[in-house]
Amino acid sequence: MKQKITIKDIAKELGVSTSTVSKALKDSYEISESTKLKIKAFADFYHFKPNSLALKLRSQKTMVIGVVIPEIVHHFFSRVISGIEQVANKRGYNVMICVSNESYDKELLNIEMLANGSVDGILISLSKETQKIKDFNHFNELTENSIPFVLFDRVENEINCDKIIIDDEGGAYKATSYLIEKGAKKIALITTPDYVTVGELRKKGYMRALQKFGLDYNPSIVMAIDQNDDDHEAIYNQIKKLIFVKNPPDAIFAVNELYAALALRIAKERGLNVPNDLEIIGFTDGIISEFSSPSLTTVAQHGATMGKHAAEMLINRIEKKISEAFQTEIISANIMFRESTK
Amino acid sequence: MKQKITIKDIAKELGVSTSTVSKALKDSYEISESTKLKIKAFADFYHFKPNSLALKLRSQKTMVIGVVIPEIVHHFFSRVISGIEQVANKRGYNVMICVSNESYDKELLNIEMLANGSVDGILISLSKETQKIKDFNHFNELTENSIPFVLFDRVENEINCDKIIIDDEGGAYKATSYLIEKGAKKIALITTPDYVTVGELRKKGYMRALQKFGLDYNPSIVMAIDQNDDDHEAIYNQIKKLIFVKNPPDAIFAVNELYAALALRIAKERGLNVPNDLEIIGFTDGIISEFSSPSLTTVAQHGATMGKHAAEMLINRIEKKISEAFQTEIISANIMFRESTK
DNA sequence: TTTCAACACGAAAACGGTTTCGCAAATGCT
DNA sequence: AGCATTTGCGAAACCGTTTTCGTGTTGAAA
Repeated sequence: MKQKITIKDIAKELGVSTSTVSKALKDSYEISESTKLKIKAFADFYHFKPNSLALKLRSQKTMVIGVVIPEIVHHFFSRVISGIEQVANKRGYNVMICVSNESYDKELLNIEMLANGSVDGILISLSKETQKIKDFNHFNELTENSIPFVLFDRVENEINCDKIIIDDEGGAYKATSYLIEKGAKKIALITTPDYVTVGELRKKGYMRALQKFGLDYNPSIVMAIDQNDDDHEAIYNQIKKLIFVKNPPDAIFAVNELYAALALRIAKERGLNVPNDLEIIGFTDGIISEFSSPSLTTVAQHGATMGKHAAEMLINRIEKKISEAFQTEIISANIMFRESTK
Repeated sequence: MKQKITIKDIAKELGVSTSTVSKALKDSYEISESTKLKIKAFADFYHFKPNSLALKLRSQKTMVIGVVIPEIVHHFFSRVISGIEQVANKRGYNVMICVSNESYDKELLNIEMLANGSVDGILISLSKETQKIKDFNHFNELTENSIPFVLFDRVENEINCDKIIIDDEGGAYKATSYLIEKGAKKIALITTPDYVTVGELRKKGYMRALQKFGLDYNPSIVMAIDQNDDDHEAIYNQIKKLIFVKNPPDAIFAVNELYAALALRIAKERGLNVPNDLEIIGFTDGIISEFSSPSLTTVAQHGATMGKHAAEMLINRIEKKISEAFQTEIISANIMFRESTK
């Protein structure tokens, strides 16, 4: 139960001043070899490690970056975190994770907490509620306090900062076009409410593809799911309404893999053969898509890549390696072909 | 680009001392109402927030708990983190995540980093490599510096600290017994190498069940997978050797859901009907088990619960709410029945 | 013998707060 | 009026470190 040893203890014990100790440990030219040796030996013996809080206070740098995400038990977000963690570590930073649980209040609290000198910069993906009520004042506060932050995946144009997203619109366009080219005539869309930006963008891509190929947009086969992502039962019941009808669609594009997987289950229950009677493409290339049966064709969302780039952008800002205007980086989305499409 | 306002700025501006400001903001009885009002108004106006580093340095408390986990893109561990985050938040703590990537060196680095006054306590799940080489000196260091820590899930008896695990042995026993009771005669085990404690314990449970029901332990249908968890291909090829044989087993108990899901896929490829020709039970009740087809019966690992309890234990230690001897808490494991068993 | 640079180190300020203690002025009490 | 007690505030120490700016000693050059 030894108490942690400080520089003062060493100074007192060795009859020198704290400044001498500090300098000796940093191999300063000001200190004689003999004194250095003595001090270093003593410090080593007692496993001296400078108190990191003191260092941070002094240097005004925490070497920590904060991350605010809507959920953590989520394959995509955990991949993003993994990417963030990798580059943060490489560049000497640690990562502090906060979860908003899709709640505006929690997001606000987290950001205020992190902004109070706990971190050097923040990475944020907006909560659904924030996107719904469109209140972004907490970000102004960050800007005023000149705390660098970058938004990823769920971003918002109104907020003036660095952003990184994947090509949601383009990915959806590619997926829908592919379905059309393979002969689908009645392509359903399972999406989120429009206030979720990524949902809206993917819907746009879907619509653009329809238009390009001269198909009509049919609202009756477009379903916006407003349930919480972990209430599988409720989502299941919603989607059922789309598939358990007289003339079900012959293809489905779903804006995430959960919706796609549930649609797949329901299709099988309805006796439809996937992909022959019904093709399905999801979004977010995760573990569900890989292990469902048939496995799901998806638009890959490259979570780790996004996390890495976001962290790079943020750290570059923090270290002033970039001082130009804010950038928005778009990661292109490609299709992972599996068994749920022909 | 306003600079953050400090207590000194307020003091100077209002012609009082910093101590007066500090006390006024804390509603101290020492300060007159009028002065308090004036100071608070000023502070509010400039959005004064005390610098958290200064507070931490003074109080010698960071209100942060560190978490060292082997992987983050992992359903079980992300659930654990989620549980940790919930109770940490409730009790006013923040969470700092470090990933060891199953590497001893990285684990060591992370722990040393966290031990340097960055956090008030640490939650750890051992990396595979650490369990393999059995070097636990970094934990002695924590003890010497009296930094509270608790081990969860992947623990080690040699390390003297609080621990929390699920009933791996019991869960495996229940699962295996269930398979036997339903008539299985040739139950294969897909497990990890023995140095992974949870694998070893689950194997013990499996063996105890065999013994109880008078079945022989048959090493030829026990497979220890030594591949990295994200090399699905390699694991797939391993497991294939177990199933693509003349007389395949009639049941499989797998120590995690990845092995179970891959076994399921291979069984279907081999033309076996699950559960009629082959029953499968996995471990770790995750998203793969839920969405595979047929869905997988598993032993539920209750990640969130484990995270919550671990955080409670740690914070109680930190706040000295418990001062007794170290405890090991065991969370009981129950079976989630789904379609891969009869 | 004086002068000056180099050497080796210490004092003190700084980071941004909290907290103990002391002290003057105002008030209460007799 | 004289004494004790509040009241209201400031000085200073403190948390643990870094860093600037002296300063005393030594040795060598003039």
